Amino acid sequence: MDVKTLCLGLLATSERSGYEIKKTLEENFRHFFRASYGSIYPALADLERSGLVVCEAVAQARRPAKKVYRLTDEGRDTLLRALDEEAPRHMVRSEFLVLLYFAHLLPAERLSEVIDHMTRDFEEIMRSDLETFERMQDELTPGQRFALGYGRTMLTAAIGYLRRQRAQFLRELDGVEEAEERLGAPGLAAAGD
Amino acid sequence: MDVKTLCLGLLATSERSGYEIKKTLEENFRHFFRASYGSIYPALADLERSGLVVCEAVAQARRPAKKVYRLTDEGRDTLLRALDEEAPRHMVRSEFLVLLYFAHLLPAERLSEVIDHMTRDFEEIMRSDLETFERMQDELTPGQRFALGYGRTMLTAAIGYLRRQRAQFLRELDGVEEAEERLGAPGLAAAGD
DNA sequence: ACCTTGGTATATCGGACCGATACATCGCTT
DNA sequence: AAGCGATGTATCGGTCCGATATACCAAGGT
Repeated sequence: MDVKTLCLGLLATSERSGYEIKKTLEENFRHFFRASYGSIYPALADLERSGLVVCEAVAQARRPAKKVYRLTDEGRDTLLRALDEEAPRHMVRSEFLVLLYFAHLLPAERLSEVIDHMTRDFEEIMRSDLETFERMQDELTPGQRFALGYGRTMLTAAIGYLRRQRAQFLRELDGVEEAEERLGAPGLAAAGD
Repeated sequence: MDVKTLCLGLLATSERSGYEIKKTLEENFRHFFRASYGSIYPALADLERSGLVVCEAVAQARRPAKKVYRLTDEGRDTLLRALDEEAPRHMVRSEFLVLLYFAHLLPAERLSEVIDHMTRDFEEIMRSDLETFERMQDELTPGQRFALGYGRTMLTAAIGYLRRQRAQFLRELDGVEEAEERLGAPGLAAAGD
């Protein structure tokens, strides 16, 4: 699923500008999808060129004009076909976990900082998420509730794991360090993967 | 964190070829990081060019020769600096959840198929994961246990959510459809986001 | 009066990365 | 002998990110 399909999907509900698409993404897609302006604007331009959306410039009082995009019939067909044919994938890319995987290369202080930072980030997302959810609860479709609920569940599980395992992990690290000292081991080396 | 840093990190434990790096990634980094040959081989070439790794061609009996890369002192310094300075991020990109967010555009049949497929995928990853974990348990560093444990926790939570919410979600979908029929609503339109 | 900050808005560019593809060697099965 | 699957290296087109540039306006500080 590329950014083009994503834009078509959002435009299926109501016409929007590129800026508004980004806003929706930030509010509702936070924990499962992201797209930058660097892909959204070119995507919209492409879609217009191929006739899947039409664009209208809209002047506004007290702020810059915007370009509002609307789905055409052909655009709707293309969207439905794409959503129907595609095998949707689910990917995680966590530099955080890579760093923890490489824990044997780093001082314990740095590691506990990283874990704490991650925990705080997750908690912050959780807060803003619950807020969004409560504000819009009634207008959400079942699918939107499902997707948002999935995010909340993952966030809860992640925060719980970090809280539970933090102390245990740091104790284990100490254990390894002491063992290495007793053996005169090199500190940064060793350990199979 | 780019693929170069990732390669340095893996080479810090033992020398490896590009192919072996990919193998390790597939076995141990499955649920939190991926990198393709299209980024690994150029990364290794770059690292060699800048003197962070050295390369040795190794002939093998009964299989093609490989190019084994080893970390230099400068490479190790660069790695430690990168891991120490970087603010690690955690990102999810789920076409699966986007598709469910767009559920109002799709037939219930397609949606239940997608949910089932996702559930099976997760269960399969879980299985191969537990296997890997049991096989290597003793050789794992605390950091590796932490990262792998995080993955298991997320997988468990995801599978649980999908199992619990599937039926409820499909019931809600039916409810919406019936309501729309009563109102003569257009089926594919409406619903704020 | 001036300046910074911050929200709204569009757009581009370099570079990182993916996915597909190509190619080569070997063992095993059909 | 043909084909498949594992081992192995490598490139290329295309997508996407992150940084950056530009512009308009309101609000608040100095």
